[in-house]
Amino acid sequence: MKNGSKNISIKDIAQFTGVSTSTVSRVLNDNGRFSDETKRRVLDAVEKLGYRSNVLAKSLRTMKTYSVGVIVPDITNEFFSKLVLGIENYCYPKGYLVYICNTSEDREKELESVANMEARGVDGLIDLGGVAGEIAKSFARKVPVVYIDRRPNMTDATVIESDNYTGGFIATEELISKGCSNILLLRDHRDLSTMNQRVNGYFNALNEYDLPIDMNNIFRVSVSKEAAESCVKEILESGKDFDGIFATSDWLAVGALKALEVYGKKVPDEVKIVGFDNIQVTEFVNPKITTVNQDEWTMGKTAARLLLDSIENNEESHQSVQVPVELVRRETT
Amino acid sequence: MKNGSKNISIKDIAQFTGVSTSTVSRVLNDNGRFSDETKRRVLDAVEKLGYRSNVLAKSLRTMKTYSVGVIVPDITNEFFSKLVLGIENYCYPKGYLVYICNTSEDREKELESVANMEARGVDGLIDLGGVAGEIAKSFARKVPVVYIDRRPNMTDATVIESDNYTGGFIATEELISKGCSNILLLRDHRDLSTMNQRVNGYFNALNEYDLPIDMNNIFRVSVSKEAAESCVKEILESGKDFDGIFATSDWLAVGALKALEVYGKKVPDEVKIVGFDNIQVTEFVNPKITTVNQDEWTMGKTAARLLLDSIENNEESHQSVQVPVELVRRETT
DNA sequence: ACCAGATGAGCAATCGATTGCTCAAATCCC
DNA sequence: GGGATTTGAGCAATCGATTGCTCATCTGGT
Repeated sequence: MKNGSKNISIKDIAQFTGVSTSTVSRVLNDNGRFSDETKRRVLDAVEKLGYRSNVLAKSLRTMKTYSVGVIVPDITNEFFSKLVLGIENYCYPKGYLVYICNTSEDREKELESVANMEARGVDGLIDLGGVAGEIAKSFARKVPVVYIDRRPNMTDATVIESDNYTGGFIATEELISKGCSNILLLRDHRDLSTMNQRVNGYFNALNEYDLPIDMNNIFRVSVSKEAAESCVKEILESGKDFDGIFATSDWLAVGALKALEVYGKKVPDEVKIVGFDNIQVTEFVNPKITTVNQDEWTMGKTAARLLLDSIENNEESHQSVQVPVELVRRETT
Repeated sequence: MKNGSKNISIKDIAQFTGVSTSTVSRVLNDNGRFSDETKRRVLDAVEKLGYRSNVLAKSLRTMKTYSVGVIVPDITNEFFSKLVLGIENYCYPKGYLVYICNTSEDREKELESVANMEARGVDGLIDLGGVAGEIAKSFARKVPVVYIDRRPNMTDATVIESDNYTGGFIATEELISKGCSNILLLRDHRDLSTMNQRVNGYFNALNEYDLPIDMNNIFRVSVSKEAAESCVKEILESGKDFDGIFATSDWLAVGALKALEVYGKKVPDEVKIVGFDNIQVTEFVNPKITTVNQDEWTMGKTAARLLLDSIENNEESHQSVQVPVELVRRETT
């Protein structure tokens, strides 16, 4: 607040209009009794003096800040940035502003950020891909929380996630329908709820189509194309037989594709691949990757909607919403 | 604020300790005089009662919120999300939290967001790629503003931008050094400062290497690979002769590449291309695109540093910082 | 003309923390 | 020992808005 000129407060409006601050406040909030004449004069003064309500003062009094905090592991990850967009797009028109904390998957910072935002009086929190959703446990939290993407290990939480199970199912089904009978699965090495759900879909699809389930077909790697590439290279060198790969994340698919290319395996002729996420590069690699699209924008919007509902109705619903996914057929199947 | 249990305030600490709120406040801020004994007892009480300062109240009194607002056209654009990361990474450790408003290039929302954030008492604002930097003009703004990427049309502003001139120069130089003598330039149709600077670099490189400048070699399109693709197709159909393209944005390069592929022009043998931005897909198209890397993270950090300096020293410096760029050689040159 | 109820508006407390000012007690200096 | 200075701590105003309560005036019904 530079610009020496003191801000205009309701006191100024009151003085200018010749009424009390209470009346000004009541007119401004259309709450309480006042004559049309008074109203007009107050609003005139507001206009004339260029009054803008001091949100801080209002918040202090009402204990409501019209702001929500978003904890995001990595804002530069397009998955998360689309979620953030969805959240912001829902919150802004409703008068809520969005705080961002980027935690870089750092548990310390995650918890600290939550404390920080709570101290600032956010009305609610949205946790994207929280490492373990420990937020609720470690803190005597005072505000509603909605989790996106990763289910915290607790029962009573509001969670928005993709329909990962169906995603895993249709991905596998696509491979099967294109003739694959020996399908490898590449997954994150961590035991994330999302991954587990996708893997379940994979199992059930195999089952449904009378294909054997072989735990040796499941490979856990860290999520990076390099890890996937070297993993698939090893598999190729081992002489293991396979004709399809379900990569539970597109980066894994990209790495797998690279390995296959290096070893001269034709995609999709000899090996077919389905990824997950529908990240941008899937459309630019050659061949373009068939994948399962997640509707992050809708997920973000939904999370925000549930959070604001919970804030405004002051109730804890603890729903669990699954946002539909969609198979995007491209050139690897 | 659900959870009926009233929050602990300094008043509670005061009561518990048997001192006044003033003393508590002074101990907490290590500001003023008090005995070691008092200090110990106050801190004990703070610990025991689990007191957390109410940031709202503090802000109301001190007129400082330790928050900054960021206006971003499109958070899902990797260029912007990296800037945001840089900003957050600098602000967080300094105790500042970051508000995000996504404007979708909508001027209305841009101005409204600024007003909104100012009303919430942000200590400063960072405007990313502001459509025209009208913020300063239209509002009697009260807080310092730093612009990133696009120079507002006013002289006294703090601006962080890439060294676009040098970028344009080295991009063109790369093409020339690889034997091109007839270099097309694809640029955004709008008159953005960034584009103009890159074009100037292009001109000067041509000049430096004694190549003619031909205004007919400059093509203005809207920034999308589709627009670039159809533009380059038209050029190819017209029979125009050229052996190099400097695309002032990678998406334009991607589109150009596509058009050349469709028309059977070999890249880099017959035509060489250099893009700008170093977006992710440049590494995944075939051939991989040579481009000019912008260091968004540094730009974001720098912007945040300048903003916080300006906030804390309560001075307006109005610097203009150019962040170095770097040529990334890949397969299109 | 009188009383009940409706209407318009102000007083003052409150949200939680900060800070200028005051004042008593402790310490110091000569 | 007496005046000057330092030290420790509290009072009360303030930041800007909200809101329960009070009160005077007005309206209407009989």
